[in-house]
Amino acid sequence: MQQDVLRSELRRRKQRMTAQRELVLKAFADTDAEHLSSEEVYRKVLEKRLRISKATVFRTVELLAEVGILRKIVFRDGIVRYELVEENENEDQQIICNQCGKAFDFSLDKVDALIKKAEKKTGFKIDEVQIKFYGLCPECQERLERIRKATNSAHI
Amino acid sequence: MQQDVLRSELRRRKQRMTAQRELVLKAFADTDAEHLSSEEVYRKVLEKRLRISKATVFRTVELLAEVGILRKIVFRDGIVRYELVEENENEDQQIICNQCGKAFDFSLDKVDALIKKAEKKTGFKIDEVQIKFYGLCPECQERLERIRKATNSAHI
DNA sequence: ATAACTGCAAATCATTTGCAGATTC
DNA sequence: GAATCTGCAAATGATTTGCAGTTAT
Repeated sequence: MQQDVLRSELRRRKQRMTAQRELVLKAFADTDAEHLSSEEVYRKVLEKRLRISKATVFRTVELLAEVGILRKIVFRDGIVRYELVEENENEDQQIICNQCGKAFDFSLDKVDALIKKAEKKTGFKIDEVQIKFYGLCPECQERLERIRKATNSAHI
Repeated sequence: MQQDVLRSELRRRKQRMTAQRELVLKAFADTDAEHLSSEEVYRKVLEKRLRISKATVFRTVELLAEVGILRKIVFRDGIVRYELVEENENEDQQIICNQCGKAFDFSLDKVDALIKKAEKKTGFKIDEVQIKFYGLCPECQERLERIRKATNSAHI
């Protein structure tokens, strides 16, 4: 699958397929985590008792992003992670809880309509949209409400 | 305006109003740039021949974000910038050219509808949305098209 | 064979921290 | 006057780079 895409892209660029590049790609294919930082990729490879250097991970992950196999995502706190680019592109949006920090993906139609509108309005040719919703997840809403009540009865 | 908000927030927190905190706030009030990094704030203050240290800028900008006067934005390339929080919140979206890197703001209605839908779908209480469109601006579309034509006639 | 790749260690860059002296309330 | 700030310089942490040796084509 992605292996082959990588191989042919590398050929086009006169670059080489190496064990390390396979390892990094495999780390993404094997994990069930949504995103991986370079550090996490590095550890995942080491766990399998296979050798790689951090510098190579950084270089490889960047290469895979250039080629379009990975997408680079800079999180709100500045941490850089990568994820496999999938088919269902514009349908996965992120929603992040400001309280507990948990992030969830969910899909939302309507995004295509939004893109069309933005293209018409600006003349851009849009090929990617990132939507991030920030707010309170249901659990934190509840928890905060509980705390609020307890505090009120204690202090008033 | 923001000065007063800051003053009273500081009082609540038993913190102090200082010359440096005013300077940083003023940097945001005075600039016409959309966002400023800490580095940029630092330089803006120095330009006015006023003294401040980088460490203080980092600390102050973080404080202003906590207080809600600034919003921290981590850009796609990992650069951290801040902007004044304004009223017209959810209406300014960003559109960024992948080619020349220019970024524009523009407003788009429909966003409220999108928020409602997302809230219903996830149970979150959403208080902020960031939408970033990535694509090609009109100029780059033209330029690339011109280049493509020139290259084709040369090589075929 | 040779151009591309890797690992290592040193370099860089943004941000953070510890602390002594300055400042605000 | 005491707690809070600031500036400085050193520390940190993530990423990048230079280079000599290794590997894929």
